[in-house]
Amino acid sequence: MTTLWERSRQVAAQTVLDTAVRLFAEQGYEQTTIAQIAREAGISQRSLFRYFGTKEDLVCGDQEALGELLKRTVEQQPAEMSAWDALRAGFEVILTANHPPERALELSRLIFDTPSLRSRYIEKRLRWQAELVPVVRARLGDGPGRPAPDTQAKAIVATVFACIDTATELWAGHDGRFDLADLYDQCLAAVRDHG
Amino acid sequence: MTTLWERSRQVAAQTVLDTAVRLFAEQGYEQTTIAQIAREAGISQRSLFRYFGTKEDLVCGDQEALGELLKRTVEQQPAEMSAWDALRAGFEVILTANHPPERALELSRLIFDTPSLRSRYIEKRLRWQAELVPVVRARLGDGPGRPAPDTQAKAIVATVFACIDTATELWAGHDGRFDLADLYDQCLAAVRDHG
DNA sequence: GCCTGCCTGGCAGTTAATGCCAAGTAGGCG
DNA sequence: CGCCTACTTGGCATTAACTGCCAGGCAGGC
Repeated sequence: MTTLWERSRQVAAQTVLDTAVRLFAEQGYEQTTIAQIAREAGISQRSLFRYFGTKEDLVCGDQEALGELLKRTVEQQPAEMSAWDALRAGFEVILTANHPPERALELSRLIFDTPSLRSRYIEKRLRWQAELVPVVRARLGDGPGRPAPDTQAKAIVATVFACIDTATELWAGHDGRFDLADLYDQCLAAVRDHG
Repeated sequence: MTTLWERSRQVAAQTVLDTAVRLFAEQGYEQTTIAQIAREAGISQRSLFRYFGTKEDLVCGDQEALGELLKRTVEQQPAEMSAWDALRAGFEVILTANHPPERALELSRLIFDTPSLRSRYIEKRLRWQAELVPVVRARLGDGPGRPAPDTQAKAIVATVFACIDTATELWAGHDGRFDLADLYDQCLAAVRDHG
């Protein structure tokens, strides 16, 4: 354990993060420059870029770790559980592992209101999707398999994320007044329940 | 008709576009600079940015117009048609109105192989989605309305686009050997058919 | 044939991001 | 305790995507 180094690195990163989120909320994402964040956080621009590879990572940087967690969670659901239910379980875990709701709401609003951020966020999510496809594929009955199993798996994963996205947007739009998991269930029901 | 101006503008834009797509295909998107495109197309960098606001617009710039067409098409489907079928009809029209298949394939490959392009592309489509929500909402039976109608409409639209996206990815990945509309139907079936 | 108006190109400047190098500091070792 | 090594930091220069500004040119109306 390279204790002091790791620790001060952690502290510095958190300071930068707090500064950045505060400034973004105050003046908007585009209007806030890296130079300003670095100045107010008491760090050089160069080091800031070493902590966070890009400006966008300041907002949606911790998504990588969540992706790993999501994949593992879905994998570990009981084998008899359907792909849909396994994915839902994964989603649920992500929810609890995320930021405290207060901050999650702030970040969500920022992301949904800032095109470049939203784009980057989507990009990260696409990587999750790609990783989940084989996991979901393994869970599909090889039975009738009318659509090629890969097509099926890709479509299911894409739809689940579309519903997560829609639910999150609604949640952020209503200032977190509704339950995110409930909204997700409503979205999925709207898609899958015929009639 | 501001004939000569409009016309030469059109020609110049097309030249730039062809040059850009060729270079992107040859060396990749990230490796191609605006300076190079401008040089080879015989235009100043400054003017290139006047034609296409951003580098990404060189690839997915003509999406705006298609969005309008999509919305109008969905609106004009017979009133008794379900939201799903109306959206499918819109998708079908888009397919025929798009680039010739050869170029569409090339562009699709470029987009799906370049993360930043793909996310930007999805972001543009999100604007279509927002415009389609009220249209789809009007088509939903006000009946039981268990999920709030807006939630329902958003979820349906998001899912349809997720399936379009998945189908396009598969189509581009298989070099256009399958029919895009067929792939779309398979994706939607994978999502909506229980079993 | 001139005048007006739009368009173009060049130039400078901003911002995000990357590479390089010198300087500082933690932690191990004699 | 003092040195050495490893790692980190910060400054400098550079690139690439944009943007604003201004001068000059060319189409189209009079």
